[in-house]
Amino acid sequence: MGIAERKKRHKEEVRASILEAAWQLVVQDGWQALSIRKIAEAIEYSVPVIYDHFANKEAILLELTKQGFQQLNQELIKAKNQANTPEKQIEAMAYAYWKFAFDNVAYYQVMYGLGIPSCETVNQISELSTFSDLILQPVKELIAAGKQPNTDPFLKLHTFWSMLHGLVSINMMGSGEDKSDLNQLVLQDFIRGFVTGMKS
Amino acid sequence: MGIAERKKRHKEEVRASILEAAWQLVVQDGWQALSIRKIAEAIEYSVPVIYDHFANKEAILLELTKQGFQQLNQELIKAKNQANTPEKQIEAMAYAYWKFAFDNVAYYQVMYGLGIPSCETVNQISELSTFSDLILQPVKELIAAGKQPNTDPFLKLHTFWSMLHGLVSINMMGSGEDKSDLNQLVLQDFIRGFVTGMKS
DNA sequence: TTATTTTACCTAACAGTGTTAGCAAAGGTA
DNA sequence: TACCTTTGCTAACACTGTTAGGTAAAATAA
Repeated sequence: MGIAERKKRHKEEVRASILEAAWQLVVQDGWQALSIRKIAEAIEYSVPVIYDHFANKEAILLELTKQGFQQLNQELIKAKNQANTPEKQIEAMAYAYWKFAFDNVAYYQVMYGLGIPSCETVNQISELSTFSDLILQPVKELIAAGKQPNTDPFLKLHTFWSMLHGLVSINMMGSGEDKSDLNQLVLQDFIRGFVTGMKS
Repeated sequence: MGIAERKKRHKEEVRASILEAAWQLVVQDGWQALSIRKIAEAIEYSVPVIYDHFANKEAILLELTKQGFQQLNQELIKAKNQANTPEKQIEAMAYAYWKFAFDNVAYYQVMYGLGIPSCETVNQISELSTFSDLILQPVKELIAAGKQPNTDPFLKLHTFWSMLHGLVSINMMGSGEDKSDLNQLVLQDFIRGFVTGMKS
């Protein structure tokens, strides 16, 4: 029964093409300009076909969010593997996070901003646990080697992520002037403070 | 010619009622549910009247953003006045910022999130300079009294604001479970690190 | 091969959105 | 009273997300 498989394959192709078209539209004109009809036109199908693959528009954006976290995770893993001490790993990952955000502004805005990842949906992103684990590991090592081994690693993970996201999102919106020099300094400042805060 | 003044006064009343209705709708149903027609219905005027007072919907949200920053600034001033050392001022302002964000989630989301304050619009918010000055002053004092008096206060302001916003926005979206205990700790952790990072 | 059922897909519509053109009536001026 | 300006309305345009209902093609069964 190769027919059923062929159909399944075709269905997945259409699904993938929806996501690809959606992503292209987001990159070109921003996520605000994304519409079901534009996607339909791009994939050369009628509008209701899209609803055979996704419950609604939000589900498409949620999928893009997942893809974004997958790619971010890959970048973080790459950065982590290029360093050998936990503090250098954390530093490299912070830079990688920053670089990902500004290399993929559209992704980053879909992943956070825009109010779409509401309270319920954000917990559906399983990629978040991978993301957490990636940072948690060197944090734990650093705590264990430091002078306060009872520090809660989750607290530090939370701090790390929050501050990094704050850094990125503040600088992403205020980019009227180019203060990338200042931003680099802020990032350095943060990393130094974060790492030394766990050692001493 | 009291007639012209009466008209002007009336026009301002209508303008204010638009903002009030818009704000009420945002609080009730979230900013995504805000629509020009709903505002028109609430103020008991027809739709085009709104466009006599605001160029477009974005202008209304921008005005709400300004209001939000005004209110935030007030809270920060209040908190600052209740402390007498620069480090206690910074601490109090951080808590006030946090409290404002979660007491006025709708405001905070309009002010940041949602992609509407885009690169161009955010620079139009004059209230941001007041906000900056409020934090800049104790930061400068702290730097002057510390061991590294050459530290750039703008860098520290940037760090302060970024991290605080990151803390808030991460915790605002992930509020599936109630981890307010953890959040309080993260906030404390951040403030301690920030202040001691400037003294030593 | 023919009849039947399933699936794939489309057209058209509903209810809503931001925005604006054009008109009627009321208010103020001469 | 006649004129003009302002004020506010109705109605429309061009979109949006979403779905009901129908048609033709494809797969299955007789």
